[in-house]
Amino acid sequence: MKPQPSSKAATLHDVARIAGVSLITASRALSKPELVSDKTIARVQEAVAQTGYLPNLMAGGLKSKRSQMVAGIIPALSVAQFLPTLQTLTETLAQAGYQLILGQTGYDVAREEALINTMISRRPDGLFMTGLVHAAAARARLQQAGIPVVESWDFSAQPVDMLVGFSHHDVGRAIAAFFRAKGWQKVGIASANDPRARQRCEGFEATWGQPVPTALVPAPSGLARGREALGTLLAQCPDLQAVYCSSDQMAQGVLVEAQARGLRVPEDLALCGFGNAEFSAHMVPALSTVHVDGAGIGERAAQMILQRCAGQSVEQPVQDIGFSIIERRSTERAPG
Amino acid sequence: MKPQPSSKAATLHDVARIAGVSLITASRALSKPELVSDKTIARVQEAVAQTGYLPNLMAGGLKSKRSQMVAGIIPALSVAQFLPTLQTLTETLAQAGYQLILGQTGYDVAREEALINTMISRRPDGLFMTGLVHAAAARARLQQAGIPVVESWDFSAQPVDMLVGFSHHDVGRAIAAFFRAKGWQKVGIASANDPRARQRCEGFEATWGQPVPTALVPAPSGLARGREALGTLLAQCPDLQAVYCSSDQMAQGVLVEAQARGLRVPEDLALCGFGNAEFSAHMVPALSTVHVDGAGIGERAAQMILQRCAGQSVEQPVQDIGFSIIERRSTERAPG
DNA sequence: CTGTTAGCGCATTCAG
DNA sequence: CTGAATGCGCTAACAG
Repeated sequence: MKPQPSSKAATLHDVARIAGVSLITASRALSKPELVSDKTIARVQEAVAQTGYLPNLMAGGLKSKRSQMVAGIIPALSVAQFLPTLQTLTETLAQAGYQLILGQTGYDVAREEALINTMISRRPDGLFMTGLVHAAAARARLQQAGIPVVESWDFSAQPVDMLVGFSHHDVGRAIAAFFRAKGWQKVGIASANDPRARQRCEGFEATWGQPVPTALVPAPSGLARGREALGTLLAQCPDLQAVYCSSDQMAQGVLVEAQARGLRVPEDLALCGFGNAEFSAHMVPALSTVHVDGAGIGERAAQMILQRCAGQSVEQPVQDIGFSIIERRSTERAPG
Repeated sequence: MKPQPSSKAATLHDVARIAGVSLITASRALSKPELVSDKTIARVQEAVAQTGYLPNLMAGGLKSKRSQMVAGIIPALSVAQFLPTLQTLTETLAQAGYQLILGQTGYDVAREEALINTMISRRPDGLFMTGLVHAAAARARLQQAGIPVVESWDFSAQPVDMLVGFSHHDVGRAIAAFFRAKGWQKVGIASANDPRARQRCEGFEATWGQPVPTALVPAPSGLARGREALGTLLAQCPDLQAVYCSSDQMAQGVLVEAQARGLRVPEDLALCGFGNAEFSAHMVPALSTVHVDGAGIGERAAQMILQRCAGQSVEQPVQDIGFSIIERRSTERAPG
């Protein structure tokens, strides 16, 4: 009934003393109960309840070399694209008793490198990256640190360690092929200016075979940037028939701007986004887009890291998770 | 030129040996250089570069009782509302050398409590909560842990420690007063079913003075839920004049559904959201909404935690950051 | 099943 | 300005 004996946090030492057992027995009763008799476990748990003991994971980790933390590095929290991945990653790791430490690079390679060093200083049991590790020094550090690393949302022939992603270049090519199959001649690109979005642009142009009018806007791209971008594109090419947008949020903006200018979608202008956001299927017209299983990336990455932490090897350390074009109303008939 | 002498990570011990100084001198050269001669610092840094040494923050933290980590607890990463707060919090803390450990409650009080215990086990130097701490046991634990705690995005007369937020009840009242001043009679609510959104509903009804048709949808609310909710509301009240939505994302859905049904906004139906999302000002019509300085919450929370960590006291440990209704086109004239 | 011994890597006393 | 000793809280080895 009375509160904790002192103002300081109880240690395992206190628990052991109150339970009348040795330190290590108390430790085992809590973390490896199968090695301890039920009676002892009960007494230890009684002492834990009495003292309000919570283990100090820093101390445990120092000795056991397992921090039960995973570092997660993203460009910025405001990039909606990665949220399902991060949410699933965090949840799956949490179920296994691991927490995520978050770091944001702001798409800056120098910050990415500094962040990786900071993270390694915490001795995480694994590291998750959205995108690839860009700095060579950071790659070397990670390899030397010997922890499981998952790069994601991109593809590389030489990953640092493991990878779950797909080729953005291929996405661009697929969209261009899709546009071409529709018979459209005058097409444009409204894209954020981040490395992966640029790869999609390059893929698009590679398949398209000639330069494509492109409006590049700063990342992260949103509705406002989409409106702006359509303005830019129409100034370059007034008889535009179709636009590929580097995010569904941006496509929403292009749609709004089109409607504001009296252009009908898809009759006058067709639209394809990227990301298959929650809202895309419910827009009017419903938005054609590229689906990527973001939650799946988070889930697989978590599993890969957890397997490695459990000492198992991962069968497929490099997974191409693919993508698919989802055709909806916004590209339903060839305009013009 | 040759790589690290062994496959194991270098320790400060190695650095000290190579630099030809004692352990503690190497430690000071890195963390308190003002106490060490420049010559010694240079030699230590040389050794650091040579070994690729990265400090082990777990070990340092164990001794110094400072983990340089802050725990951040949110309902779910997918709640867009909190992203600016989290982004600013993470950045501001990172500038001061602190990292955020993330935990998601899923709006579940039991998970919240378990999560707080897990977090305390990591001995964070501070804890940030979106919302209030609900479980009494968790409040007690946090108070006993003695770390700075900031609750946010809500208001309470008895915060655990510090708080940056505002009254959701007052938001609801303000919107109801705003709607009343417009002269509208038939109004409805499209709201997510989370605790804070419900408080806004209650505030709205309290000021409105009579029951208000309400469509509650599961949190987090998005565009699809908004469409669904407007359907529900129109079924109850076909001559609806105005709708308050618990998020701008949901308001987007209500707008889409209204347009799909041939209702003009605001001529036939006025709309007010909550959150002042990045896109709201750029919709057509521009969306009236409630602005809350989410980034400001993150910034202030970080400052409060950092001040406490620096041993200073915080002048205003409880800050009402307020809110403001932003009138845009979607509520511009009284319909009907 | 339980206990003893010995550190994990570093920073905080105290001394010079 | 530099150093030697001590221990943060816990767990991996080994013993019994």
